[in-house]
Amino acid sequence: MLTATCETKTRSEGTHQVSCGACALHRLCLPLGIDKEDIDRLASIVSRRRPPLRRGEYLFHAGDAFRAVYVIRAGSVKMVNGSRAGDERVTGFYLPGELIGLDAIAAGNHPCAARALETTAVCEIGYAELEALARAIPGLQRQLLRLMSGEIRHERDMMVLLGGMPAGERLAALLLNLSSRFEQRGFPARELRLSMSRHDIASYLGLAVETVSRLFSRLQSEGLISVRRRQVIIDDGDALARLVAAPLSVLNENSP
Amino acid sequence: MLTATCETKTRSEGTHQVSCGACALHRLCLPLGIDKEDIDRLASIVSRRRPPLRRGEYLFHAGDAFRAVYVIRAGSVKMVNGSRAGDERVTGFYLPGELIGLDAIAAGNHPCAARALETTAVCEIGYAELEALARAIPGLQRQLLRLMSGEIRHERDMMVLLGGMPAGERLAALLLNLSSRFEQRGFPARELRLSMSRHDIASYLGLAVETVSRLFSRLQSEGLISVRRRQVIIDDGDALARLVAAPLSVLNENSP
DNA sequence: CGCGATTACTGATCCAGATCAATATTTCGC
DNA sequence: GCGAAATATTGATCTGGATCAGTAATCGCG
Repeated sequence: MLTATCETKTRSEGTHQVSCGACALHRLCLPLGIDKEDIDRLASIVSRRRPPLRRGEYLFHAGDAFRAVYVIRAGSVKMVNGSRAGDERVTGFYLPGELIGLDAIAAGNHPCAARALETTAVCEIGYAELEALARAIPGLQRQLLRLMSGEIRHERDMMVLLGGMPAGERLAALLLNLSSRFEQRGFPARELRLSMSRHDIASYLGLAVETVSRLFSRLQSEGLISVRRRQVIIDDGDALARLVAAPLSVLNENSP
Repeated sequence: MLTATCETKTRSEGTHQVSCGACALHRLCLPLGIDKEDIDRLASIVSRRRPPLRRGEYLFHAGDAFRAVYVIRAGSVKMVNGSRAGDERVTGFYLPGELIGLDAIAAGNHPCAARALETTAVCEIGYAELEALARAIPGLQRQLLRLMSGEIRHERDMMVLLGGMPAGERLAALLLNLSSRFEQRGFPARELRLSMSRHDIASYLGLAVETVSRLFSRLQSEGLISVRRRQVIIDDGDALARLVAAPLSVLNENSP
């Protein structure tokens, strides 16, 4: 599942470096908005991590010193917050082309662990080198800032979702979000093969596993989706979207 | 309340520009880690917005085109998500020295409005100029990335708080967070003068106003804090902190 | 300084979703 | 291919916090 698409054949001169320009994901990733020759400079600081992670393996642990950021090349990972087990909380799911580790810049260590949801390959980019190169390549700096800004915006949307929306809308929002991200990556938008368990989804949405199960059943019985285990087909995306655009009743301005 | 601290006397050559180097907030703000002469270059792209905002006024509205970022110089603002009234949700409170607007880079417009909680002065920094200068001044680029990374980390912590922690811990976490930020700014750590209403707090924490009121009362009756309207005194910070460090009972690993 | 409008507190009820419990279904190790 | 563990679904209760309702303190403005 989610086995992508970015196994480029082109390699630059025999090292384990890849040409980012030839990568199928370059439109989603750091190279966006950078011209040919500069992409090669970027590629020179990117290294494929040799063995792909297997399901359940950690890319890094919470608390690990921050050295590099990673781009998912194939597969998917979850970010897990909560130093000691038990209070483990999933804070995000990441798909091919997405950059992780940026939240570690400020403190110098990773606040969350990254754990593979399936067989997953990543590109590793030393942060010191990336920062230096961003200074030299304006387009890279811009794209880096854009990606971080997008991450802030996304986290904020999640805050609003978790802080105020009922359970059904949370799940609908997740499904729509995954759907559009799948589509960007060339996967069918309405046929999702989820790589995460109900448990992960529940943790991410701040719900109990049972509630998530019930919601899948309810959305199915209402004809919005068809569910078979981790295979989800979106039958009525508009209805899902209407669910999310929560029509709150009264409009009461609260002064300053 | 919160009338800060950064009314510098030094002005550079008669314009409305300020010397960031002389600003009391420079240790919290963009100039951190930049040397003297470069700080002047930064100051040259910073403009004080002439009239301070009065309580309730907007610095920018949701949807406004993104042109500049802002640093709170004195006072405080709330970020408000939710295009049309009624579903208004507070997503953050910002104090002197804090930078807002970075969430607008990706989309090119502001996802949230910024509204003054009291009389508030800001510095305005054109983003195009900031981006260009960040390329020229490595320390500025680094600090900008650090600030954004910190914002991501903070939003993520809020996600975890809103997604899983009970009401009491949410309020405790907010009080402790405000306390430490007040302290960084030279205000007493255990005597908070809140500039936001109960309504704002409730919205931010994803709770009902009544619940917030009750929690203030409860925490007071338990001897952790003393409350008189918006004046909060932290009597037992350790106990508050113990509340937040939610001791979840069982530790059940969930595989991948 | 007095009266209406916010803003804050408190009590009574109700409900969405957690928790407890039991049963399928799938996956994986051997 | 079989049995055990992990994962998913469904049902029955229980509860934290929302909602409804009413009062009190404070603010703002004539």
